Amino acid sequence: MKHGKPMMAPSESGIGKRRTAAREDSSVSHQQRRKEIGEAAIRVFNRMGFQRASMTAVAAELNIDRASLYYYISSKEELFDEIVRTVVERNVALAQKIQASDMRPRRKLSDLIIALMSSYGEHYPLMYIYIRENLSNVSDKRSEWSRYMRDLNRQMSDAVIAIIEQGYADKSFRNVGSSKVVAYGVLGIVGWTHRWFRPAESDVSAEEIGKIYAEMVLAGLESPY
Amino acid sequence: MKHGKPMMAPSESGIGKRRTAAREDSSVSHQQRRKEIGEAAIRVFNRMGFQRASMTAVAAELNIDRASLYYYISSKEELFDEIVRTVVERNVALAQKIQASDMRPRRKLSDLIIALMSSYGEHYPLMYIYIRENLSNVSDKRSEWSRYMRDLNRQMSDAVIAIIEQGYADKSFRNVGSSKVVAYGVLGIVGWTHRWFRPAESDVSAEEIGKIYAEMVLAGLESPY
DNA sequence: GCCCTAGTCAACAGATACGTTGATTTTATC
DNA sequence: GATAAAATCAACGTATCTGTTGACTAGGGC
Repeated sequence: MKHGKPMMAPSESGIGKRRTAAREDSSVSHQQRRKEIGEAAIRVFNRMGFQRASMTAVAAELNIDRASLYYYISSKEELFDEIVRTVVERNVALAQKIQASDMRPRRKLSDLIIALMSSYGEHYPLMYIYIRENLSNVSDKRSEWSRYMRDLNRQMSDAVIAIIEQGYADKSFRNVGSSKVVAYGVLGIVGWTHRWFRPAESDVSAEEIGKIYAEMVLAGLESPY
Repeated sequence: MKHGKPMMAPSESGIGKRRTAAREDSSVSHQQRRKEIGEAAIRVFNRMGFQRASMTAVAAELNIDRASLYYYISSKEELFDEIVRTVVERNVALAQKIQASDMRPRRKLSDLIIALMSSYGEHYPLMYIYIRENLSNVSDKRSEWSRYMRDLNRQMSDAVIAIIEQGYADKSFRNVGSSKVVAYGVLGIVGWTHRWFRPAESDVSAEEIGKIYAEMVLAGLESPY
C-alpha cells in the first residue's frame, strides 16, 4: 500500500503544496465547500451504501471532477466518519443525561425513545447510513474509528439497560425478561426505522413515531378490557 | 462485461466442457460438495459481509483453491441467493398461515414473533446475513433477486399489518398508532436481534427471546399496579 | 497586464476482485 | 494397473476502485 498522504512530500511541485494546503485550509469558503461535499457524499452513501459508493459517484453528484474532490478532502473515510461521530456522540450524551436524571423510569424510557427518533429525523439520512454500516465488516484503515463507534454503541445500550433495571428495581416495570434483551428490543424498534422511514414521503413525523413506540413499549398493545 | 458463462462455449477444450458439466451435475456427491461450499460461504459472509467477502476468502475457508470453487459453482451470487430465498419464503409462508388462521390477534402476534425468532436461531447465521444485506444497494446482476426478495419482505409486513388491524378492529388491541408503524416496530424488535444475538454464546435461546418480546409487545413494560 | 486560486483534465500506479483457462497432479474406481 | 473424475496450479483478461500527479484553464482582484 502506497496510498495516503506522503510523509515527507518528496516530489511535491508547486501545485502539490497548494493541494495539501487547500485540504488544511480552514477559511470560511473552504469549510463551506467541504460541507457541501460532505452533504453530497451523504446523499450518495444513502443511495448506494458506504462501500459501494465510489468517489466517482460523489464527484458526479456535485457535477465536478474527482480530482476536485481530492482538492478539498483526503479520503473517503474522512468524508464520512467525522460527521457521523459527532452526531452519535451527541445522542449517547443525551441518553446518558436522561438515564442519570431524577425522572422516573417510565418517563426516562419514553423521553429517550422520542428523543432518538427525533434525532434520526433531524439528521436524516445520516444516522440511518450509520446504522446500516456494519462496524464489524469495516476496512482495516477504519478499525480505530469502528472500535470507537462500537464503544459509543455500548454506552447507548448501557444507558437503556440501566433504565430498564431501575424500572425493575422500583417495580414500576414488570420483569418480562433480561434487561439486556429488553433494552435491545427497545433500541431495535427505534433503529429499525432505518428500513422504512423516509421523512420526505412520510405522513407521520419522526417525533410521532417516537410517541407511538414509547406508548407501545410501555403500555403494550393488548387491550386491558 | 465479458464475464459469465459463454453462450456458445466457443473455445471450450475437453476440460472446459467437463467443468460446465460438473456445475450442472446433480449427483449426490456433487450436491453434497455444493452444500459444503454453501455453508462455508455463509460462514465467511457472516464474518465479512456479502460485499466484502471475496471468493478467495471462501476458498480459504475450505482450504481449497479458488478454481476448485468454480468447479462447482458459477458465481458468488448463486452461492448465496438461492439458499436465502428458500428460507425467507418459508418464513413468509408461515407468517401468512398464522395471519389467515382463526386464532385471536393476540395469539397470532405472539406465535409469529416466537416463530420468527426460532427460525432465526435455527438457520443462524443465514437469516441475519440476509437482514444485513441491503436490498437497495445491490449490484445490477442481482436486481431481479433483490426485487423478488423485497416483495417477500412486503408480504411479511403485510401479514403483520393485517394482524394488527384485526386486533384494532375487534378491540383486542389498543390503537396506539398506525398499523404500519406498529407492525414495523414489531418486526424491528425481532430483526434487530441480528445485531447482538449469537446463539453459541448466548445463555438465552432464540425461542426464549421470542417469548420475552411477545410479552413485551402485547402487555407492555409498565406495571399495572 | 499580472498573479493567485479554484477547478479541470488526462493519465498513472497500486490494489483487489471476478471468473476463465489449459496443463498438471492427485485420488478413487473398475 | 489403467481410466476417469476431482482438485490444483499458475496465469490471464477485464473491470473497478482509490488516491496522486503535473500541466492546464478560467476568473477575479490588484
